[in-house]
Amino acid sequence: MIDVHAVAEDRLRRLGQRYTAQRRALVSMLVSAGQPLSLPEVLQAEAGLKQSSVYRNLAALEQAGVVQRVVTDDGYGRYEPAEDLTGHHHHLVCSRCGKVRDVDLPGSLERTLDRTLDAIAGRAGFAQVSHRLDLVGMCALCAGRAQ
Amino acid sequence: MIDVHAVAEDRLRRLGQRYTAQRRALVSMLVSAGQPLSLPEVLQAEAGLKQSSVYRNLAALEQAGVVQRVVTDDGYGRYEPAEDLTGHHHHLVCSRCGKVRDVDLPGSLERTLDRTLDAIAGRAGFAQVSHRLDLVGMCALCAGRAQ
DNA sequence: CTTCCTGCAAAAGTTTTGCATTAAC
DNA sequence: GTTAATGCAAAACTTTTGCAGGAAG
Repeated sequence: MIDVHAVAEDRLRRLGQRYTAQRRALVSMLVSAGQPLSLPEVLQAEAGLKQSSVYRNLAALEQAGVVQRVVTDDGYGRYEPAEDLTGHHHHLVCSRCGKVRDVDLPGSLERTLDRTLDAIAGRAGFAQVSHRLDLVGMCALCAGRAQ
Repeated sequence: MIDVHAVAEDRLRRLGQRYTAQRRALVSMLVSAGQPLSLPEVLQAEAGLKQSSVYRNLAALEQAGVVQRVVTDDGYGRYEPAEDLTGHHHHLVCSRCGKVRDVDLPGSLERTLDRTLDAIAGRAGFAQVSHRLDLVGMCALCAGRAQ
């Protein structure tokens, strides 16, 4: 188990930035959430956080490679820990309410994907390729509320 | 080869809407683009288009199932023809300039994906699941301009 | 002639920024 | 003490909406 906070602090310091209490709190929140959080969710989760500071801190953490921004179609950007901190995974997105949930794929499928996608990207002249695979559907709750 | 305009007109009419010249132009543009276009790209591609009308028409076309909105992380939403009009495909996204390009996967991989993802989604209580797989990397142009 | 579409301007919603103050090193 | 982070308010940017005039059926 790696020490997320130690890594975060180190990566920020390399950029001349500080690992303040608020940044630590954000990292803790995102790690324990187990799913990407939108700004309103972050603000609601911890009272006293100020909108502009959260945006600035998430941007700083993203630049340092501690968190990454993921984009859904519910208007808000969402943030989650960087992949090398919590491992490669995918998202199950509800097309109705926008809720996102982390899921894993079988290792064999991941390997097949990686091999195939690398080849395709290479043919198109793309470098440093990663993939982003989301399952989009309707969650049980929204399916209940009819169409 | 299906007649995209006939399908578009039919789907709009079912909702009591009209297939106007502007909507036809938008559909033509998106079909021939071969990649999802952002609003600035649409406006630039054809002079005389008005921003609010384009947003409204794309929303109408989306509701009718003629086009779909895809989301990248360059700030703008992008639109492309609905999957049943141009076929299932994926996107190669440049993480630097935001450019998007359509790509296909081998049929065997698509089938494996579908089977596996259906099972995963079912376990999580999700219904009507489709997948969205993007390759994210750096395009040749951006790679040229150094890091 | 009724219903929908268009265009302008204004509003809404998310994210960014300027600036003065406070905290970290 | 110097540099960076914070909070407030204001701005920027994408998208949506109200309303009056015009086009389609």
